[in-house]
Amino acid sequence: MAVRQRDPKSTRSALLDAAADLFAKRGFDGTTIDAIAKQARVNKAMISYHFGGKRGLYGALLSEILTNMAARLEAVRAWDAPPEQRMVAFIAAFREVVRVQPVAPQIMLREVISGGRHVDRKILPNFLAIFTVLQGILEQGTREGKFRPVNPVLTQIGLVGSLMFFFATETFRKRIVREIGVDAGSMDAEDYIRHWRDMMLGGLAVRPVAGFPVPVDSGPSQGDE
Amino acid sequence: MAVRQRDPKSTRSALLDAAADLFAKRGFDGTTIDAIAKQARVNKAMISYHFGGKRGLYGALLSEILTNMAARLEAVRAWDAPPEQRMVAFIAAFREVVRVQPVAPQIMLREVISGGRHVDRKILPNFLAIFTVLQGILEQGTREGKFRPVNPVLTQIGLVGSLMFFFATETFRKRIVREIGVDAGSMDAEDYIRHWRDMMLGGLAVRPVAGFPVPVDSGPSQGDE
DNA sequence: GTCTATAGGCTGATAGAC
DNA sequence: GTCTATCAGCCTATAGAC
Repeated sequence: MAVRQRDPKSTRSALLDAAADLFAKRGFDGTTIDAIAKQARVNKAMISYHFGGKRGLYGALLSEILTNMAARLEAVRAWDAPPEQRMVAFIAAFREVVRVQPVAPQIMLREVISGGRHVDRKILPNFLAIFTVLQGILEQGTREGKFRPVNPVLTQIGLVGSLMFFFATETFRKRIVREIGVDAGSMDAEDYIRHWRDMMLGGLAVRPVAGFPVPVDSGPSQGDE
Repeated sequence: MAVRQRDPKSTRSALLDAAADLFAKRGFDGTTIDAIAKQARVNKAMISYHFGGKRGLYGALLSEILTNMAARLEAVRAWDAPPEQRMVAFIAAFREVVRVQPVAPQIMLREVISGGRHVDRKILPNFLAIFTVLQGILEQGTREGKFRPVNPVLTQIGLVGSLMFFFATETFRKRIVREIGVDAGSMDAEDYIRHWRDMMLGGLAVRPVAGFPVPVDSGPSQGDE
């Protein structure tokens, strides 16, 4: 039993790792400091010592995730390139963040659903960066005549939403495949990224496309209620 | 003080309403039965009496939401129409559910992030219906040559994800507008629906479009890490 | 920096009167 | 069906020894 002692640095990071995993799976309120400490193989009093309590630990984790993502996206913002390529780079950057921190989408989604209750004013701009970068790319594309004129805010919300949703729901999708036994075909992350890259570029293409006359709604008859 | 008494039916529905609101905002673990009872103006012992406890109340709510959504989508599934129109109807049906139950996206998203921990086997198929209906529409479109051949599962995940995200994050988006003061332009639900209808139809249009040579990735230089 | 022991508050549930 | 009173369990946090 050689591996018994810890250096202080690893205590901090062990706690952050365990917290990331558990907060992602069960949310802030569903996670106990006991569970975190146990999973980190650390005494639970260490949470207060190093982070000032459960809330402090969560804040440190959230800040780390948002800072990391904002940094990656900043590179895309600063990149001087055609809008199509910058959009592809945006998607790739998002994917890269998830590769490094697989729990990021769950935690960010939970946070955003809760109205950003734990998001400190100081890191709110980092959160916003996720959206403004893409917005700038869309505006560039429209300005340069490469994209049809679209509402950049609505576009941005949808793309970020679909990306977050995919990565945040992996566990549930696996459960469905397991329990229902539907073969869902490929749900590989790289395929998903490529697929939505193409969908976005197609959806943003300057009209008229080969495609559709904008269809009339109506829909199936269904009694109001 | 005439309005003091209740009939039993209204106690049940008052509890369901309060539970919907609070579970949506704060999640299952973040909501106390005290808070629910107080908001419903009902004695908290009634939760055990009518629903067998907190978990039972949540289950009843979740079941109600999923049943409602599955019913609406079933009409779209059964509708015999061209795939473009059926997809538009799918989106409209989703929007209609949200109009009737604005909390549905938050609750469903939370559930799905948690891996479906509270989703009973009995209602799991209802959950799945949300995805299979769209999948059928996409397959129809590809079969009929109206859509380009796409992976229906990936397409479906992205569309449902972007819809859920939009409606589940309204509170947070409003906070950002308020605190940062960015004028986000129109974030109206009907605009969003129309926008993504067009994006989907464009993204699914049979190639080649006017548009892009599929761009090469690369992206901005950024040190690995 | 780490651990043990314990305080003190809150939570979900229910027994029993009406 | 409804309400009051109550309880046992769990949770976060920390004082104090090492």
